[in-house]
Amino acid sequence: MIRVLIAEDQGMVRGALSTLLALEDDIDVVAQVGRGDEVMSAARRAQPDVALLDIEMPGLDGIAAAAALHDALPQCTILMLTAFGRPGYLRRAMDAGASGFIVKDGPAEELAAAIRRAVAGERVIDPVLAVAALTAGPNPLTERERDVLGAAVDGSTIATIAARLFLSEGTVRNYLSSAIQKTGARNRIEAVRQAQSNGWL
Amino acid sequence: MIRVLIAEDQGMVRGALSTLLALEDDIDVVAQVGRGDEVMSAARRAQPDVALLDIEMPGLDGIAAAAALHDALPQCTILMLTAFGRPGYLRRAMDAGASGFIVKDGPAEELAAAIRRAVAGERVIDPVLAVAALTAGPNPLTERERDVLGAAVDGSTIATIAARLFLSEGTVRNYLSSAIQKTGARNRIEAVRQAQSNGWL
DNA sequence: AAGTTGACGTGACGTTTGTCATGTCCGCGA
DNA sequence: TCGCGGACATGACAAACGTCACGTCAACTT
Repeated sequence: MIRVLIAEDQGMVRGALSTLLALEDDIDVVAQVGRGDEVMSAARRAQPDVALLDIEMPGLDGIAAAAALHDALPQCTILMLTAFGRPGYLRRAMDAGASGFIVKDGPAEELAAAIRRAVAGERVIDPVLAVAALTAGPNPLTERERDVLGAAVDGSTIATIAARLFLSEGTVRNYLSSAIQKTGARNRIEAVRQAQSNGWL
Repeated sequence: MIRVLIAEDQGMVRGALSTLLALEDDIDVVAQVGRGDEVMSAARRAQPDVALLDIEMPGLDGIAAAAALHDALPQCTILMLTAFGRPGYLRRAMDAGASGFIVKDGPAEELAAAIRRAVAGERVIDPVLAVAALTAGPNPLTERERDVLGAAVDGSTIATIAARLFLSEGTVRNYLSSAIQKTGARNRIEAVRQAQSNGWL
């Protein structure tokens, strides 16, 4: 019996996935959570063999939850299941200790199969996503550029960003400018969209 | 037996929802599609009693699909099931002929119940969303303001937008400005985010 | 020891935005 | 027929933005 924990914020999807998995003879859904910051306590209680983690979650994102989980319960296999196959997500998830990365776009039957392959020690990665991650290359943005870009997503003005990050306006302008250059964008808005769709954040 | 059509682009979610519904004794999933523009032909073939439509779909969005469906098969009850409860979506969905509007955040058991209530002739709307739609009020943007804002979502410059819409740059600036005013935003980026999160687009 | 790289900063420059006043044209209800 | 509101336009102006040249400093190579 494979003991599975499901972390997914949309209740209807979470419930549907868990009944789907519960129909499998060799799979037992032992825990369900709807927030990233509930993963750890639930995992400690339920002792799952596999943790199925969504990335977009309130509280704590799935990648951070994966890192914490891998640290505290290394014997627990981690499988990321997410809506968007951002190349950057894949790399960060693997760095966080995930054994697999599958996207919600695929057929439903693939889910149980992926879980079985993951517990068997295999690394299961969507092939389309794998080549995308390789062709896109690593994250070109420095930490500060990510900080500044991340603070610009909500449409804040440079002065606001500078105040929030305790930087001078000139420095913020420079980081924004170099981020725009690196992403090949023509302004901050395009740069933010590029960075988000690649999973650099 | 309630005959149900499911339209949802993420294959894993679609499959999970359909097995979830297939477990109900009185529900029969007679069609599944992953694109908005496949809804019509599938509905004509399967003759469902209820169409469960996601809004975010490739090809044709769920609201447009609902309108077409309501026009061609008026006896088919339409239920919107979507990730984001934008107040504007709700209004447009009801205008398009939907009988219900539920969000994926809710518990999974609610889905079958909503379908039964919808076929019984009831209008089923998430109560939280209903008050949100009422407090938010109707879409304050004029058609042109929506056009211009919609052309600005990808970070295009004013000159680009003007060229795309065959307007002068000054006009585009004016519409953008009034849209910013109406949304209470401080620049176009905030205005776009406001408009999107309200479902005005 | 010299060179490179990245974090951080300044000042200046031209361009793009957002706002405002003002105007024309058209359609529609009183 | 008058007035009103919406679409569309222009010109002007201040603020914000994106770029560039230039600089310091610490860390890490070679």
